[in-house]
Amino acid sequence: MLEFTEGNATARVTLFVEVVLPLAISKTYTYRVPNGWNADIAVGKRVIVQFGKNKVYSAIIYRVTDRPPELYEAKYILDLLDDSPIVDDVQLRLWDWISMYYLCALGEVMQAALPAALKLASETKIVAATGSSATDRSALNDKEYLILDALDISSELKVSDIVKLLGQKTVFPLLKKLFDKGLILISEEILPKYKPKMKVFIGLHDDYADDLGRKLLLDSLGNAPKQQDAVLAYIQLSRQYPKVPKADIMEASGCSSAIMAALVEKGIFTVEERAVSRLDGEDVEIAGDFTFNDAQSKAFDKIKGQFATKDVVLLHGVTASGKTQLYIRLIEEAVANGSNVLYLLPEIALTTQITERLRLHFGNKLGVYHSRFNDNERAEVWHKVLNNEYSVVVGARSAVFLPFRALGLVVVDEEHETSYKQFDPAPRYHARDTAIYLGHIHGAKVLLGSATPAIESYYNARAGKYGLVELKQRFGNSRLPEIVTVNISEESRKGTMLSYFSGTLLQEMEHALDQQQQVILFQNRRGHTPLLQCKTCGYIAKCIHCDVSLTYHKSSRKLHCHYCGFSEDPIQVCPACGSTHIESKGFGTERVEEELETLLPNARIARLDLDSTRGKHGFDRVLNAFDEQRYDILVGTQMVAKGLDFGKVSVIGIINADGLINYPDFRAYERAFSLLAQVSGRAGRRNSNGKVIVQSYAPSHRIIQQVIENDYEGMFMTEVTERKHYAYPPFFRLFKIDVKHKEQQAVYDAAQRLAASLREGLGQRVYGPEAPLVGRVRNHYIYSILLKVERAGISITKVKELVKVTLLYFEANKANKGVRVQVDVDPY
DNA sequence: AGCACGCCGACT
DNA sequence: GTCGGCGTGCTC
Repeated sequence: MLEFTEGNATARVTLFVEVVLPLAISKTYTYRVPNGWNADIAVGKRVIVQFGKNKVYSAIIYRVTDRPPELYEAKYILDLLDDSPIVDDVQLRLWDWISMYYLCALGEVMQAALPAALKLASETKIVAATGSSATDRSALNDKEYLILDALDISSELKVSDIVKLLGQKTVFPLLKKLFDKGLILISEEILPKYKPKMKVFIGLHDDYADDLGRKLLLDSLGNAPKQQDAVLAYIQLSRQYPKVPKADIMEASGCSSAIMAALVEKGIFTVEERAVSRLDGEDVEIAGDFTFNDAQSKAFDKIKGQFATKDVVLLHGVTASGKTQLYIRLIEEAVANGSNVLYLLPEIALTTQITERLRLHFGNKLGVYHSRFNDNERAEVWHKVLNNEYSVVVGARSAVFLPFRALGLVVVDEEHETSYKQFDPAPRYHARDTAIYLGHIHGAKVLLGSATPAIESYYNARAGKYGLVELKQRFGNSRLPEIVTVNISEESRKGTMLSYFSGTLLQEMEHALDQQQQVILFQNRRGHTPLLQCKTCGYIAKCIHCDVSLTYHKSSRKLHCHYCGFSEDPIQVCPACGSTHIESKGFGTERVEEELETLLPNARIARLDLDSTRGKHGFDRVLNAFDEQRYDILVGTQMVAKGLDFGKVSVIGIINADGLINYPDFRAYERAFSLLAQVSGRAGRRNSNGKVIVQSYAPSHRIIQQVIENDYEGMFMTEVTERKHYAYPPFFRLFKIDVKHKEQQAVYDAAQRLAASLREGLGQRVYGPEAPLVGRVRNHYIYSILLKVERAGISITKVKELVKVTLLYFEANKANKGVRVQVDVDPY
């Protein structure tokens, strides 16, 4: 370790800092510390640095050294923003891990980790140089004149303002010319965005502290009734709060701010401005007790037992078994031991309910953090976590980045939820896996909880990597809705099927509608017809890129590829044999909707799938309309499970469960099953007479029936794994690589070589590549290269190393000139 | 991520 | 002949 204390010999050393810039650059950059700043420099503090020609960023100090860089002259740090570090060593280790594991730049992790308010906004400002006179301007062209004219009116302009002013994009050369001529100054202004919310509190002067003093005071204000009212309001309110907000007094007494000011002037009221929380419900009483039932007590002891030897425990507890109470007890214990606790939830919508419940137990020691909060609020939570003011933090995905001081426990609720994975901007991290690593560096225990564990977690638990605790007994009287299985084959024989609906389902739906109740129908396919086949020669309309069948969409009257987005006009004539006998096979949500319209003409039907929810708030709009009962029936894909609880739903129909259990992708199957559990769990919780109707064909019908009879949650997966009902190797890892290139052939070559290289390291367990076209930007084609790797026995670290090595090889080999590869490795 | 430099085609 | 598009490379 280096010593940088002032006063001894080392104080004279010139320090250099490596910083992380909030950009997608893989390197760190080294800057020079100005003289005399050494004592204030520390890892995790923010500095302002110039990067490139005229850009200024706030960066995080990543490392401190006294070795000057050899190959270049380091620029100076422009400013130091923090008195104490805003991220600690543990976090930087987490950032390192994320950038390694998810193959992204450290700066991208920083972008995701820090709330925007802590990242500072840099805005280039243009001001007129002093002393530039009118005579200087005669030699200028129109544009230059325009800029200076505008600067006369408003003292400073942003670069973006000048872009608007001139109506052209490239203003930098122009500004540079003006700058060189000494007519303008380009200044970089850093504006800290985070401002704590201030509130004015009123106190009473010490002279009036006791009852006598107050009486005298009130008497003395006899000829100022309004002021008297204000003082009375203060006395009243001060019984409730130690400090009384000014606004509350004004509201209670109906006084204006002039009257308040008069009282302050007289020295009766004292004023104090304090930073207050922007978050509500800070002062809630800690209450709400409960006792465990037998099953819960056992599970609780078992979890603690498992934690003795394992860092991660999977709690597999059926719906309504009281998992939350187990979490609360565990959290209480951890807090009692002086630890921080992180409680992760997959969705913001769920935080409110759980927060209410946890607030009863932890009061204002509970923090909430998610992306719907604005910057100020997020920065505030960040600072409070940093100052260790919260014992427990409830949050969505991004909460794993908070600067915990002494993390002792992480609870990942609904750990199977796919929304824990961030997809679009890098870092493409999975919050559950990141939380496990976070727990690891903190030496904290991690509890994963779910009624329907993710396949990989379940596998890890059964393989002994995680502990496994099961909680099968339901809590109290809560029960699941009645589940009715319908054998479609049988009903077909009897002739009671009407279109895709069994007599049983139709009856239940009609009954529900009669009672002003609602219905949800689940169909795991979007579009109208998923397969068009020539009856004469067997030709199937397929995507020209992806080799998957094209789905007919009624709404667009086109055939669509659900894989890459390709679309074309529907075929009327078979391109292979010229026959006009084109057969429609299968059905999607659009078709279900269409059939319903004829079967139940009076019902109001809404559709919830990727197509009906296009647009900004499409999803919420459909769900809200359904919740407000503007529709009777909701037909949808797995999206329907993402909705909130609907009080009026009494019937849930799974139109065809075969599609779920025979699905060739194990994860899709698992997801669909979990959906069944969730949807029915919801119906049961809110509507005790709810019914779930599961339709399926004869062979799978028996399995479905059996599983449901055996308390279906989570069991299905075990059943299938053990019975080898499933024809494919069960575990896969998936690689998705975006490649930009003008020439399509080079992309295939790149994919082939990547696959070949992986195969070299992993044997024949690499399948692919498939390289469907996923989009086009100008003359760039963007492909997604998919490689499936059989999961068993391969460590993800090894796979990633290989991918990295291969990519380096690409970069080094200029035969691939122009191929840009972006990698997203999924840790499944 | 920006931004500059440099190379090509299409215009006053 | 110059303007401006895009490909490429660099930023401490």
